[in-house]
Parts: sequence; C-alpha cells; structure tokens
Amino acid sequence: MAETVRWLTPEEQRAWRGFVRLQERLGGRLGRRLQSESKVSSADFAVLVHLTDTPDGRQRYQDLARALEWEKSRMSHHIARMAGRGLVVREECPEDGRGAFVVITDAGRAAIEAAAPRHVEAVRTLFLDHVTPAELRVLAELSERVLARMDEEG
Amino acid sequence: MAETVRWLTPEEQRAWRGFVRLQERLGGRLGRRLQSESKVSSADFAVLVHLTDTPDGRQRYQDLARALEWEKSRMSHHIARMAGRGLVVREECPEDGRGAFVVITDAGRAAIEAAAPRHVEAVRTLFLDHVTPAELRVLAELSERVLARMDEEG
DNA sequence: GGCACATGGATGATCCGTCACCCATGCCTA
DNA sequence: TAGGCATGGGTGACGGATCATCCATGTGCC
Repeated sequence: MAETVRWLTPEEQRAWRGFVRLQERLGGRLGRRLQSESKVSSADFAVLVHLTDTPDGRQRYQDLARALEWEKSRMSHHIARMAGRGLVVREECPEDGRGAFVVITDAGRAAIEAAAPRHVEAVRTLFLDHVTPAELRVLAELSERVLARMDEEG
Repeated sequence: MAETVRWLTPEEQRAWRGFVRLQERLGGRLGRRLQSESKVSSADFAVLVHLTDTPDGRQRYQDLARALEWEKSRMSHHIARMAGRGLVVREECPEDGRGAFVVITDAGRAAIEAAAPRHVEAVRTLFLDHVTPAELRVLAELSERVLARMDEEG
C-alpha cells in the first residue's frame, strides 16, 4: 500500500480542469442552441450528418453505430425516438434477416438543412473564432494522439 | 437569405471533430472507471471534492451549484440521490429559513479517499501521459480564453 | 404593516444513455 | 444436419440532466 499518488501539478490541474469545463459548457450551449433553434439534439444532428454522407441516405444500424462510436443499444433507442418524430425510418434488410437500415426522410433532410448552417455558425462564434490556427493544430494533433492510445488499449 | 455559410475548413473540422470525440470518449472512460472501481460517478466525485475543500465538509446548495456551474435543480436532484446512498446529508440552515447545507458523511469521505488516487491515475494514463507540457499550456490558455468569452456573453 | 419582487430550494415530467438481458438469424464445423 | 457460437438488433429498468413550475422565506419600498 505504498501511498505514492502522483497528484496533479498546478499546470496539469489548470489544463485538465479547463478542458473539462470547456467541454461541459461548450457542449451544453451548442446542444441547447440546436434544440431551441432547430428542434434537433446534438445526437440527432450527428446521425443525420452521417446519413446524408451516403448517396441514398441509408445506412445499417451497426455501421452507423461504429461511425459514431455509439453502443448498439443507444443507436436502437435513439433511432426509435427519431423515427417517432419522423426524421428517419427503419427498413428491413433483404440480404440479412437480422439487419436493418436507417433511412433519412424528407423531413429529416429538411431538419438538417435548416440546422447545419446555424450549428456551424455557433461553433464558430463560440469556439473557433477565439482560437488561433496554431492552437487548432495543437488541439487536433493532441486529440488524435490520445484517441489513438485509447484505441490501442481497448 | 444570402446563402453565405462559412463551412468548416478541413483543418477546422479535424480539430473540432477530434476535440468532440476526445471529450466524449475520455469522459466516458473516466466515468465508467470511477463507477466500477469506486462506486461513485464523475458528478458525485465533483461534489465530494468541493465538499472536502471546506474545513467542515459543509456547503450551501447554491454555493456548490455556482462552483460546479450546475443548475439548482440538478443539484437538488443529485444531492437527494447521493443522500440516499449515504454519501452526504442535507441540513437546514439556521440563519436563512430557505437555505440548506450539504454535508459530507464519513462514508462520503471514505468514498472519495478511495476514489481520488485511482481517478488521478486514470487521468494520467488516459490523457496527461500522452500530452507534452507545451501542449498542456496551449490547452489551458485556449480553454480559459474561450470560457471567458462565454462568460462575457452570458 | 403590507405589498411586490427576489432568492433558495423542491418536484414531476420528459428525454437520454447505459446496463443487462433477450431473441432471431446466420455461420461453421463435427 | 444438428449443435454451438457469433452477429445484429430490441427491450426494460435504472440513473442522470433539464425544463417548467411551485412553494416558502427573505427584502425593499411605499
């Protein structure tokens, strides 16, 4: 029971706390803006973006789940809610009796087309406008490196 | 309706997406570790940290809410749950009939003392170990600047 | 004192995410 | 072809966060 805890140094604390707070507050604001301006949540938005990335606006549950790094359970629940609001529909998969597709509807397309410009604008005014290109590069590299480590470890 | 949306450049996308993902996955892992190893959530942990920062382990709901940047409603619900698990107790405030204190219990102290070393260790191995001091400085400055802007605007 | 308004907190509804588990289909091998 | 495991997805219960609303107490002002 060697009590050798390496507590955070002041600089480490400053960076870590700042990062955590930034994440919380930025995420909160962006989500609330999206919701109130366009009636879609951040999660809805992410799904719709991925669906519009494919030519026919259709994707397998699992592919979507992998792309967004969501659990299949979350995907299932979330798609059910989105389907309830008419943003997407569920479709059976002919080739694989187990599988299913998520397909964006016209209403879904309308929703994301309305939401996207406002969302991008919000990301700019809340975040990007206050960060230099050099800082942005550091942030990107750092994020990718840490994410890669997490992938390796599992 | 001038359609002049300034979409994100590739570098902006890279940084923004990386940042968002990092936040999601890091937060997820840390939370799950805390929960499974020590039976407290990230939110519990934050509350307990702030309580142990005061000499007698007691703080007003509202002060706690301001320190953590939580809504009073969230604080109320969360403290109720923590009280149910015996980590804190609620106490009436003699000077102000409306107010109340949150007080950490022995079980609460035990919980955070058990959780803190593991949590710090996890923050190190998952994040700090893969970030240079220079990057950390950039991250701290950037976070504080953006947070300050958000404060100004309201 | 009596009114309006502010403050501190509680509550119930609703949405979201996770966990544990279930079920059906597909696949592979004995 | 039967048994067993893997895969794709669904479900219910629960903890968690937010919103709108409510209630009691405090405060300022006429």
